[in-house]
Amino acid sequence: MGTSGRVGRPPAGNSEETRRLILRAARERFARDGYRATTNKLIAADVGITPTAIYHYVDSKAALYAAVYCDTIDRVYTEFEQAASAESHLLARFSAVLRRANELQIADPSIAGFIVAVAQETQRHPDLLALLRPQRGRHQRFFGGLVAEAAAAGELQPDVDQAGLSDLLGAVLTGLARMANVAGDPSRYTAAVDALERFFDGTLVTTR
Amino acid sequence: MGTSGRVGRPPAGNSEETRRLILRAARERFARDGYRATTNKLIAADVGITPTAIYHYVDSKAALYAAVYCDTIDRVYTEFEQAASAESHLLARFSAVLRRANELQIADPSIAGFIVAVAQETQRHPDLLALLRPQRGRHQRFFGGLVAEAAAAGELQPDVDQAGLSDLLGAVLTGLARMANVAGDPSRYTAAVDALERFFDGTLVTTR
Amino acid sequence: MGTSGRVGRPPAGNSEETRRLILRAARERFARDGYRATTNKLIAADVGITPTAIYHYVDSKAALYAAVYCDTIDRVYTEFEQAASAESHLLARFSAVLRRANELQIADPSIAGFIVAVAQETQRHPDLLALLRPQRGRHQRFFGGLVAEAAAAGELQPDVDQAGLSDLLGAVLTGLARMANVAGDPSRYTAAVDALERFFDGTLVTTR
Amino acid sequence: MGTSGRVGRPPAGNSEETRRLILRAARERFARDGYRATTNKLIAADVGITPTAIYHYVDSKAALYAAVYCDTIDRVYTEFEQAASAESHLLARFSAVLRRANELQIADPSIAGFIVAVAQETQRHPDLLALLRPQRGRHQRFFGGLVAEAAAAGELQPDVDQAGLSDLLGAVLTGLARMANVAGDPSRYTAAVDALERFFDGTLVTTR
DNA sequence: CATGAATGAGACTTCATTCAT
DNA sequence: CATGAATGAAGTCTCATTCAT
Repeated sequence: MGTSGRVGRPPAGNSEETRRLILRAARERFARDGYRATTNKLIAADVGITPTAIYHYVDSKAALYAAVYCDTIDRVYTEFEQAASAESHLLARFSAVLRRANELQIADPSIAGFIVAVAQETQRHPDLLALLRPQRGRHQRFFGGLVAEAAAAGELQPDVDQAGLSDLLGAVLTGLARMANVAGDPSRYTAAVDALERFFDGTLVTTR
Repeated sequence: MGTSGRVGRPPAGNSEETRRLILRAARERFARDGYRATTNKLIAADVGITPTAIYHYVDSKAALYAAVYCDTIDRVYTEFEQAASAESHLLARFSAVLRRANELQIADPSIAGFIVAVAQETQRHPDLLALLRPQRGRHQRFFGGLVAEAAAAGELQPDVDQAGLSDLLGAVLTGLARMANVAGDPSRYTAAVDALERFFDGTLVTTR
Repeated sequence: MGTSGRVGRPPAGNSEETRRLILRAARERFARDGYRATTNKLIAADVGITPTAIYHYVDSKAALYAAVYCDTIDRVYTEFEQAASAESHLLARFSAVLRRANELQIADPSIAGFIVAVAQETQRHPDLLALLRPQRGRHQRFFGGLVAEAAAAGELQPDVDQAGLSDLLGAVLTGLARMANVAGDPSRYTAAVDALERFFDGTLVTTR
Repeated sequence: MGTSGRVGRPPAGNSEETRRLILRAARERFARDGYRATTNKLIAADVGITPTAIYHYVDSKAALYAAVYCDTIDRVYTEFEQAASAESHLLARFSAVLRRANELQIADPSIAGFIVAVAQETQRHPDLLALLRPQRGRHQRFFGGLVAEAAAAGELQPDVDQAGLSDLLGAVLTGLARMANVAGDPSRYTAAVDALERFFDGTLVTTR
């Protein structure tokens, strides 16, 4: 396929960009179709190259997944950390993270779609796990840190199970991201976050 | 009748039970490995039959998925409706549903795993959608109903976006189920739900 | 590609024969073209089936090679042992083995071609080694036994290096088989064996 | 001149040496792994260049094989002729050739490995044949010559089949070389040749 | 002289599915 | 009701080779 129909090196030295294009296309496919259903052929078609060309940039499909993973996870949690650091209380921080997640999702829906799926994919294809080590655990580290800081600051009742709370926050974020992703409509995410914040404010339910 | 009753000739073969075994094995595989990675061969091996034998019970792999879907979704939302009907306020009902979901998950983890994945699978394999019609939308109907009833009962501030709230509740449930499923440890689900209820109670955070 | 152009089970239950046909075709290809250059497609074409059908009989190409190996090696050395047992002195036994090898080669040239190549193939594709264990070492055992018996019978000078002699006999057989195989003309094998026997007789060279 | 002499500008690049390195690496790979399994990438890695660079020295993989062939065959048979010319009787000449072959094998095992495999490789990849013409037949010419000279000198009984004897000598040499190559242990070659010479001497077997 | 990007052909293998038994 | 033989489509990956730089 290619662009000119002939073999050989293409006129322009677009190597670095091709790599970026491959990673992007791969993330979109992995997010939408899952690891298994994503084929090299589809990714290559998205980029406008031959399936074999992918092997100049990564060693295997699994390595491609890993490359996308490292790229993405780093970017997302860096953004989350930034968003959280702008606030000082747990709920406000969590709200800020939810909003930042929404912005990311609007900017590139495949980011959330990819991350939400990572846990399942690694469960289904354990051979991926080995390649993901570097960034593994960052999710838990982030929410665990958020809760631990709140506890240290005396924001939480002393008998609160911090692990449970950390899991809860993570689950709410993931659940919302998943919902928006499946719905394909970011405005539903926004509306759900609004409802959540009204709950935080106490302006959601009339009686308790 | 025929299975529990005593009148008449009992079925020669174990046809009906084989069907149940196939559906169960399929749900477990679909939940754990996903639609694509689940093969007829694996399901058949779990049941102790040949892959071809599956075609006596369903027309295709997609139809098998649909059969599992209808079975499962009906069971789950029937349970949810039952759990909700035992309470009278929104948050209490939601709590009851969360707890019932946990019981289901403990009883058979593949139920939650399967349901959590449905939305993604249908996105990834649109040909499944047609077969899922009958029960489609039951999720939204359930949570929409919950919120609508609360609104009708005056439990909610009048300007609350009901759709957003409904999405939020669904997302929290799904996020928690997903987390527990991935973790493979139901106790983390329980702990997270505990944290959520303390939040409802107002005994989670010290300041608001 | 099949015989009728349609999928499904063929009319006749020729399973066992198909298996034999596959093994035979595989041996011929492995002997003529080598392990690497032999493709499932070629073997299947020889048999008149689809490449995929091969996987009903063996698990992989390597397993197919192993199956051919066990089949063939057993047959050959059984014949050799039989031929040797009909004589009582080392050189006569060796001659008998050479003649029997020639008969085998005429009956089915792929037998010799395959065996001659085994050592190189296993060197080149070490993953084959594991599958070949059962019959491995039969070559050395056979020639070692021949020499040991001659020594025990006092046929050899006491200071003869038995291992060296055993290697020599094996090498001569293999060298001859290889030559005939490459030449594709069994009569050259016969002529060379004739020369060798004249040498044994002392009627080859005039002076020594 | 240019490489050993001191006059004139030394070649800027190391072109000629790179060529030699490529041929050497190729011979080793061809000998060990066979034509098919030897890849340009492996050869290039051995030399420390890129696969593409090989195409500056040869036109194709097949041409590379041919180049190695001509190089090697010429060297070997030149040595053999030299060794043979130092003796005057057939068996002594053959012994000398066997010993010289052993020396070559010790000096560079890939030489024997390559040559032993040539016949099979050309059978398997007939497209190589065309490229090998120049030196083709040198093997037969050499052993044919050896036998013809012995016959002319009256060393052989007049009714001996010269072609058969020539094939026999070639087969013994090849069989031994192959054995040593597969065993990876030149001492076994030596021991086998010792046994052969004791046979020539009449000091191997006690009775005939 | 050498590299890096890219290609097309083809290899092995898996899978859902079908048909005769 | 169930099996076993077989198929065609498709997927991942390797390789020799080419062209522009």
